[in-house]
Amino acid sequence: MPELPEVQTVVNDLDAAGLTGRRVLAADVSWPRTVRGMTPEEFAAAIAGRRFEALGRRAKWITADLSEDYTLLIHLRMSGRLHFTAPEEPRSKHEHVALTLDDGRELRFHDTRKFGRVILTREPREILGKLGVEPLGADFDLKTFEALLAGRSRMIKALLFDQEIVAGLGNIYIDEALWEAKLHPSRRADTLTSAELKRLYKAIPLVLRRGLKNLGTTLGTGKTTFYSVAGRRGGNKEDLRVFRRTGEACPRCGETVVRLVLAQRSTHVCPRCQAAPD
DNA sequence: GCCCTTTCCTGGAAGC
DNA sequence: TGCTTCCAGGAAAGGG
Repeated sequence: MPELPEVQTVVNDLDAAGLTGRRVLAADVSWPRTVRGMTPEEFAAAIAGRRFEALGRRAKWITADLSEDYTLLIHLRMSGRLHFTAPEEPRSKHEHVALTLDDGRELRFHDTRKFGRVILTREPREILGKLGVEPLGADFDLKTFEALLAGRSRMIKALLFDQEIVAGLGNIYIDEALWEAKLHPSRRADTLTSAELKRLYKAIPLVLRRGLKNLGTTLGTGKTTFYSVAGRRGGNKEDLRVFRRTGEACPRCGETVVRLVLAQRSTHVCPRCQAAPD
């Protein structure tokens, strides 16, 4: 499941592969819902001739500034992947968008579960403008973080999922950050003490930077796990403390890690380090 | 306004 | 072993 570290890894890899500066000659869309907001024909007509000018990331969106004020926004959601191929390479049934580039390669969007989105727009702020603070950005300070959570009665795990509050977190890094901060995920945000908020504020960038350094988290070997460009696996799985470690010993205290379901998501906690609320 | 549920999809695990 | 059922997951839409 690509979250902030995985998406940033893909952006870095696309850049290293020389996507910036390339021009799109043609596009083919085989699953229309992927290019939300346009028909496949409109998408192909609008992107043809556009040049990739800059690559970036906002929350879990890959952002590509194109020529003539277009922006290409790519969200990998659960299972999206990007890779370069030769045009004659047969198209897999999960490759829903193919961009023919002016250097003889194709950039293909592969998405087993079809939740991903490839959006071409001249108004990226309609999508990116409502996103919350970047947890690795300069704007993420303790006062901002406290203000974002102040007066919220929802459980902290559900709030951290909300992309309009802190942008880029998902199930893996939320569980890891809450473990680092020794907070139970079902704690209501407005019950956190200032010391607890400070621990969480420090834990979020810590686990994201660790994930980024390891080039993301790849779980298992299936068609739905994370792979970066050129099929490279991320190495962060070995560095996870509790996520998908049900039944194993907590690396801090030795208690057995348990799995529960909160906010409709599997959740992993150390019952000793992360005391449940009453 | 806030919060919870449902929907979108398919592969793969679990159950029989 | 082989078939069927169910679950995972992010975000947006819908409902209370």
